[in-house]
Amino acid sequence: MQANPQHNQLLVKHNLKITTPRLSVLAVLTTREMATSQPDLEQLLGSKIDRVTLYRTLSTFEEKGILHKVMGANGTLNYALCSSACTQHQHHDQHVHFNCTLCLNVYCLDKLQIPQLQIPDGFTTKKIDLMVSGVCDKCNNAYSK
Amino acid sequence: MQANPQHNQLLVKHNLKITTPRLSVLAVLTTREMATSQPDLEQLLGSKIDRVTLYRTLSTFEEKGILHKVMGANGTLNYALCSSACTQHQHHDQHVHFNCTLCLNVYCLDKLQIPQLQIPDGFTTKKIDLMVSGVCDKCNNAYSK
DNA sequence: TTAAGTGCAAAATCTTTGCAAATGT
DNA sequence: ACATTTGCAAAGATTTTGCACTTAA
Repeated sequence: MQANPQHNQLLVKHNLKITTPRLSVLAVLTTREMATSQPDLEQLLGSKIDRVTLYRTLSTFEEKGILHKVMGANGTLNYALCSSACTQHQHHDQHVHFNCTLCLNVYCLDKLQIPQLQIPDGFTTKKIDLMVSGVCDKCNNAYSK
Repeated sequence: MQANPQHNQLLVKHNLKITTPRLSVLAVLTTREMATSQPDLEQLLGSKIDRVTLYRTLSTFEEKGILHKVMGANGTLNYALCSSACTQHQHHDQHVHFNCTLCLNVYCLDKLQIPQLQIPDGFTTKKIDLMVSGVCDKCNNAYSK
């Protein structure tokens, strides 16, 4: 596994050992700029990593705040690296995603700011996730041609 | 099963036959004012309904737009009846939920309006789901006492 | 009457657990 | 060297499928 200083650093920061499977997962996730489902990850990683190790890696990464889960429209779980802002202090508290109902891809739209909401009295807000579903630009283009 | 005209009407409107299992599911879901997980539903329904029938009922209801899925923080799927607005034309296109990280309940905050969002060019929006996580009023009270 | 819906059994999937071997520090 | 992490096998859960029986219209 070729060294990627960023990834090594990321693992060290979270008191995780630098291992091949973990680096592979990070490598795949950074390549794709969207959230990836567990089955897709499994396929992308090929036989580089055991299925069980993948499960464990994903749950470790989630605990540590290295990645976050997103629920796709079809009910599949998708995983995405938290944005750089995320990994800094504790955890970025806002996530905006777009789920294309045609290609099923889940895009991270972390640039988008979630507007202020009027939460009912007595409720304390810690985290906000916003999922927009529809058709992504690629699929829109493909069909309008 | 005691007749609830509303429920019967709901089923008829969607070309579904009025059956005991379906009415039981509707009865339970209307009682609880929050989203309910499949395992919880199973427990609440007791032996009134086969597990397989529950799966099938839920997926039928979801297809027809009678209820919608919500993803809880812990990764469990929760089901909630769509608000009345929902069942009318086709499908209400905005859902706001609150997931308490202590009691794990998922509240439907369908009164809340989601502010306008600036979706990137080329993307078409069909549906917006917003999930707020934090601590609900009951749990807040319980701890502040 | 007859198409839709149910319930059981069994298959297929998905996820977790236990433990010995391998690996990173 | 020692604690962590991996990979395999197997257990446990969850979800789906097939099919005969039942039920609503």
